[in-house]
Amino acid sequence: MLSGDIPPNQTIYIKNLNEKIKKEELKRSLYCLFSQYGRILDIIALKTPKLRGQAWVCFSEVTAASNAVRQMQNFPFYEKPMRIQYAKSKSDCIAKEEGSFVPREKKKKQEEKAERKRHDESKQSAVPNGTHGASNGGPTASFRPGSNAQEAVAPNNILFIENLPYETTGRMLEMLFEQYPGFKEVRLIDAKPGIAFVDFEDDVQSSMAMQALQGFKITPQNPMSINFAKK
DNA sequence: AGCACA
Repeated sequence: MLSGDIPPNQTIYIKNLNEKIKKEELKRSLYCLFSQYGRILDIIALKTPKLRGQAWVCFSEVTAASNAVRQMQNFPFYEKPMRIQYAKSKSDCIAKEEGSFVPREKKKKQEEKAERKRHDESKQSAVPNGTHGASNGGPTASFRPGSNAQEAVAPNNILFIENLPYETTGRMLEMLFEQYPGFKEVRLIDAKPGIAFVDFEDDVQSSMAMQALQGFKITPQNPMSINFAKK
């Protein structure tokens, strides 16, 4: 029960973040780190006394959030292990996508009950958890099965590059990757053209480079596919 | 420790 009994949510709640990191940098780094699990809709981070050291990352799919909670649990990020849970409530950006967003005023916690009662009088009967109710013709989320179905590999300071054109040289890859902090070296595999390993000092830095260069085309036919190397 | 949407 370590992570509590919070039900799955598209948004993850992260705490124990390094409070010295500036908000904008923190968001950028979180984006780099977590976009490997799926499309990120929004990241919320506030530096108020009550909310510093915490952040919310909103994904377009619950499965992405689930993978992130598991894979990145205790990941050392700016020298502090991240503590990750599902968020306790639905993010505004998600509600907006579903068309169920109601701007909050001075509402308290009974908002849901009160609202539900009111709506139920004019609509149909109670939906147990209000999971789906948006029948207002709003844009429906389009599911893309398989687009994120890739096996999630645990973060690693070594990147595994695939789909390189055969003529790729080590020097070419160096020029691409050495611009990112923490770069150490490129290793081409003579016996296996088309793939390479790139070493970084740590997994945060490798994540940054991965995010930045994901899909980079050395030739138009060869968007590079970057993943963490398997241990 | 701390669950928001500047």
